[in-house]
Amino acid sequence: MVDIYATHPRYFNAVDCIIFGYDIAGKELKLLLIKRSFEPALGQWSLAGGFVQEGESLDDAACRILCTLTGLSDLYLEQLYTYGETYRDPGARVISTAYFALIGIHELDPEIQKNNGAQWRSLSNLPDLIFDHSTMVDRALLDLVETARIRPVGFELLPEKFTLVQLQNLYEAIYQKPIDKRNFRKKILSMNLIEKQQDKERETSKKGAWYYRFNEEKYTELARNGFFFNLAVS
Amino acid sequence: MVDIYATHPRYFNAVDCIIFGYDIAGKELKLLLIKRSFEPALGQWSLAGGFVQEGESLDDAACRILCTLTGLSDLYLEQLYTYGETYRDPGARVISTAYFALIGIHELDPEIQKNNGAQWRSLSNLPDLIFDHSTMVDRALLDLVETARIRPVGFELLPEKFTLVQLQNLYEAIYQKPIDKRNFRKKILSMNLIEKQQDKERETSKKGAWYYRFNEEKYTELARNGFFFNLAVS
DNA sequence: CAAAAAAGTGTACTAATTACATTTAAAAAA
DNA sequence: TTTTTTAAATGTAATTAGTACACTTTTTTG
Repeated sequence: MVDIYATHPRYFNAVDCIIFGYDIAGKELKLLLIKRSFEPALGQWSLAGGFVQEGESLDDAACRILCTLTGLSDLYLEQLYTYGETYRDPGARVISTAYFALIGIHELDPEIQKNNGAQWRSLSNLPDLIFDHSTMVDRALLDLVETARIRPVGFELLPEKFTLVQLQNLYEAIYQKPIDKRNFRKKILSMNLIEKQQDKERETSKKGAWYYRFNEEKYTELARNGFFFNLAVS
Repeated sequence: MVDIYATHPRYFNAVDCIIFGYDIAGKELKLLLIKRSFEPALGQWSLAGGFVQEGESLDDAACRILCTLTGLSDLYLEQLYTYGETYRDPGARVISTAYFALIGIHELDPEIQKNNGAQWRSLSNLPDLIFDHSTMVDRALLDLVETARIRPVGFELLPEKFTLVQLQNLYEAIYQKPIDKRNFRKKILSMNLIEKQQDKERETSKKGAWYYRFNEEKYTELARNGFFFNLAVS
């Protein structure tokens, strides 16, 4: 019997993470980028990435890279797309699978960031990235807009307790357009997915704004019964 | 300088195609499957797949496999997901990228099918598939439902000229639920994407049904101006 | 010429979306 | 203590989109 495998070439496989965060004060989306400390492309900016190791699945690799960089686990992480152009990495043929992560900036230890050469960069002012990483970011952005509309992933970018104003600002940052305040509130509240807390956020306003909390169990329950999250707004 | 690549393992990379077709007469979706003529899993059913060759991108590989099998080019083909579990293929570590293809069954030469051990199989009655291919099919099906709703890909599964009844049957097959005839027609016609032809289809009815044709240029034009295809129906 | 079979058609009702301006609460300043 | 300032909170009317629903037309066949 012939070994059908042996006759075929093998390639390096990598994983790259597009890590989104949201700056509540600045009301803008951010990307966690790495200043490379190794060749090729030393000193240039790139996504957080790495090679898939022996005995490690693609998902495992993405998790490992994300955890190593952030020190966090249980983050929102989802496979996005696999980039397999032959010369996308000039150093060797590397097939890279991009993953899409959402994390709350506030959760991230600034120490760990520094140690890894990681930095939050505004989406509106990104540096050039190595290889095809800018393409990856473009695709991730399109995906973020779509996903945020049809699934309640926005909450991954906010602290557990957030105000309606903060939530609206986040969606305005994602959609890149203003949203009518009353319509937004009417819609999100009518879904019964977020619950008003007893306390208020008092940093940004004298009056203070009520905190809300996303009830994930409720969402799971509703989704099981045919509910579709949809936050398409004017 | 150290070669950072050399220290990492390499893997086989493959491509698998989930090829959907639509049987107009039987009003059901079909999958093009292969009866394997080689080890491992000789004699079992699988998706059309193959290894990514030297100097060939992932997209190229998917195209090649699809073209070889069908003798057709310019088909609807889109990357779906990459499967990277360590032991998904018992013979070796193979990372496989699944692609999603739509073709009109009528376009396919039955000769070529036979030569490749390919067969159209009803979605409602699929055989067991090797490895994780059933998982791939499940994901592709979910994707098909979603994509068909928000993009005009249904037409890829029909001949150039089709009747409104055929189009509705197709959507009923995709959504797996009945659609109101008048509402469906009102909606699809109001988009101004399909154009009534001068002739009728006369096989299935005494009265005959008007042929329509999808105008792709018109869709591109409208989409550029902010139009969103959406065929969500009761 | 009557029956059968499938294609084609319109309207009234309900739900969802949109546009839009004032009041409330609390702190800070006068 | 009163006034000013700042941001949060709130409701309604008009429009648009979605849904439910049944009969007529055309043509072939018996």
